[in-house]
Amino acid sequence: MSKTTNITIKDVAQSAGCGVATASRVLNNSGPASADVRERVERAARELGFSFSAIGRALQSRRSMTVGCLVPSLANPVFAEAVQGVQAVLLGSGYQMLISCSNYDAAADDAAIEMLLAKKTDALVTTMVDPDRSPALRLAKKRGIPISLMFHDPLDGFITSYVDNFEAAKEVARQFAGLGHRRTGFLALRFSTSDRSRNRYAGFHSECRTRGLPDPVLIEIGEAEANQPDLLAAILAQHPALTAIFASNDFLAIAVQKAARLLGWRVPQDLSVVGFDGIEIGRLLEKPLATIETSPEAMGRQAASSLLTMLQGGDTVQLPALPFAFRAGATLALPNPENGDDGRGATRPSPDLPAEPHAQQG
Amino acid sequence: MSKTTNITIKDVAQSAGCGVATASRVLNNSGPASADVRERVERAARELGFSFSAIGRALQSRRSMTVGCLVPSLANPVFAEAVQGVQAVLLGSGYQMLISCSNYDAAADDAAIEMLLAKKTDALVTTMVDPDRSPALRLAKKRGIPISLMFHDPLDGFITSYVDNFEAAKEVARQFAGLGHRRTGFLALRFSTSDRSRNRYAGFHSECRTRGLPDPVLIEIGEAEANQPDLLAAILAQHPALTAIFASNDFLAIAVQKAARLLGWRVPQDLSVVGFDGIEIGRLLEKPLATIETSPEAMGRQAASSLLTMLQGGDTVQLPALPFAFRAGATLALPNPENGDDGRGATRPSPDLPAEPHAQQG
DNA sequence: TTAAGTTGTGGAAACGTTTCCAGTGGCGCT
DNA sequence: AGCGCCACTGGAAACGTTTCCACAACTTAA
Repeated sequence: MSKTTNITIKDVAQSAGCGVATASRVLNNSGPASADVRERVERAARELGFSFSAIGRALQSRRSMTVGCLVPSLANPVFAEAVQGVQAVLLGSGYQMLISCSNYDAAADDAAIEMLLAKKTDALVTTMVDPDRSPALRLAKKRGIPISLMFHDPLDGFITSYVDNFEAAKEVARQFAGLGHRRTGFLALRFSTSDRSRNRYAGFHSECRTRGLPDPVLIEIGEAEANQPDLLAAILAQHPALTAIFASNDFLAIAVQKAARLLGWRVPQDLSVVGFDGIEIGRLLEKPLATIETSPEAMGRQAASSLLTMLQGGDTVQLPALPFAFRAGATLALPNPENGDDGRGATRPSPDLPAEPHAQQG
Repeated sequence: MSKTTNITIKDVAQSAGCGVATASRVLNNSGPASADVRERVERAARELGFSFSAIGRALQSRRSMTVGCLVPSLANPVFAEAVQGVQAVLLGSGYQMLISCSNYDAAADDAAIEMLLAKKTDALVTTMVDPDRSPALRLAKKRGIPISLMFHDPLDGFITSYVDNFEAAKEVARQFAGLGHRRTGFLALRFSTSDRSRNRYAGFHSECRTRGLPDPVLIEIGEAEANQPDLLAAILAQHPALTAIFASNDFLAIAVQKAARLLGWRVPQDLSVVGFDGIEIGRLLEKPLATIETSPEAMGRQAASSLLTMLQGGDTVQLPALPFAFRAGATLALPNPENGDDGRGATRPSPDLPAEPHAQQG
């Protein structure tokens, strides 16, 4: 019967008939050792099934080899993919990932960071409701812990991996305008707790202004409306004049189509819909979804890479925004002239849309 | 300037003018202390911004307050949701979650478990390629670490949270048979590394046999085919006689429809499609997806709950399988009599399907 | 008044590592 | 032979906690 209690390097040393210092040196290849003792230590370790305690190591070296990760939710594939990207980069580096979710709650955000700090994670990669206003995150920064944000626009003093939501939203406005849409709407879930949604709305709004179009209608909905098409349909019905809706994510864009169907509106003839994120499934739909294509996984990778270089002592600079691309689909078309009172007089643009990848400005 | 180095309980004790033992007792409320010294310690801790080092604690208490979690991939929403469930349960318990992904690789699985063991996680919740054959997992079990599996059918000596894939697949076969389908196929990705897929196929196959139907055709595809509809279409074209396909997950079911469209086959008239998992989006599609509805999040919750009771010393028993339900949709219909050479002679069943929730047998 | 508690306190050990340092012995020089 | 150098070795300190134990100073009961 092997002892149930964990075997430590002391046991190995004893079994090999040497001091712990020597055993440590052998097992880490961190110093000289005679072939004889080296052999004995290695055998002892093997026979006892020894493995280092990361805790003992962390205590002594003041490095836990752990990265803390905080995202709003893993139920959102966008964040899940980003975390997957982080994980992929970290995998070979020897770092492990401690993860936490805030469920879009700022207070939980702060508490989670505090937890991660207590665990002495060597670095932090997070997406928060409001990074600017988290005492714990500020503390982390003061302590000099490498921090890499995801999904957030550049923020004073933080490194971040992001897509330029403002620019991407402008592109959507351009697409709408190019087709002659005038009455547009912006549909968002959790608008208040998501700077991403807010930036998208801002960009969309700004470009509409620039083009002399009416301000887009901001339609905020809750979880209930997002999941129950009939509720969403009721809300949609309050805006019969709209000819195009920009949904702040693809899931919402699909829900809008369902709701429109319930109202007897045809997509895209009666209502054009464009999403955001570019989830894989959108491409496989009967009516492929027009959307802004992004890569959350690449975002996670970039964030993790930055973190690693910081951990290796190199100082990282803020990288430019990750690229996005407008993906053409079957949910976007000319506005129906019979629809509403605005579309009628609109100029008809050429029907072929540019759909090439769109690189960000540096 | 506050010192950049971490402040420890020793600093607090010194600043409060007492011993570390006293400081510890005060800060943990774990022993007597005079109101005077209590006040001084608390103030010192506050002013210095002290927070406990989880590492020091873990070393001394031999409990890391950390749970290790290993899943194949977070890019798969099913696993991401399960992890979210685990996280949700753990959140209030004081335990943190160390996460790792294997990318469906058995060797990586084992290595990851080893890592988690080195980090001295207090418990493990995992979904692996082959839990039965992982030395590291065996070691973990020998050490008496609480282990809770997810998505795996009951395994000797492991507690697991799961849906009865075999039974669920039988239900799909029943639905097909009830409508008169005879030539059926089972479409799977990563068949070899997923006991879930294999069990689903087994159940599907078994029920077809029971009903005297021809054996279903097993169609295994790779990543490439799953993501490129034209490739999948080419494969599908090799099986023109099939009137119904059971896809081992919803994503695949949607891809099949896309591929069928490319071939000019109509769903469900020419080809019925049923998926598995019950992802939310399936419900919102123009043609709502018929599927087996499950709740990965509930699975994660159950697994985490079991873990917690084990950690609290209670011994947990294997719980029954989680419920699933067949969700009717628009992708399932009678076989087209003009299609193939088998459907023609099939008996016509009553067209109204039972779609009520189906509880598992204990 | 003394014995027996009770309460408050801090020193020190232990947890599992790594690393500094001092010590040993062998070797090749002069 | 004497010297320094080198390879090798192990004791001990340190990392941040908690907890055992001993002790002091009271309070209470006889």
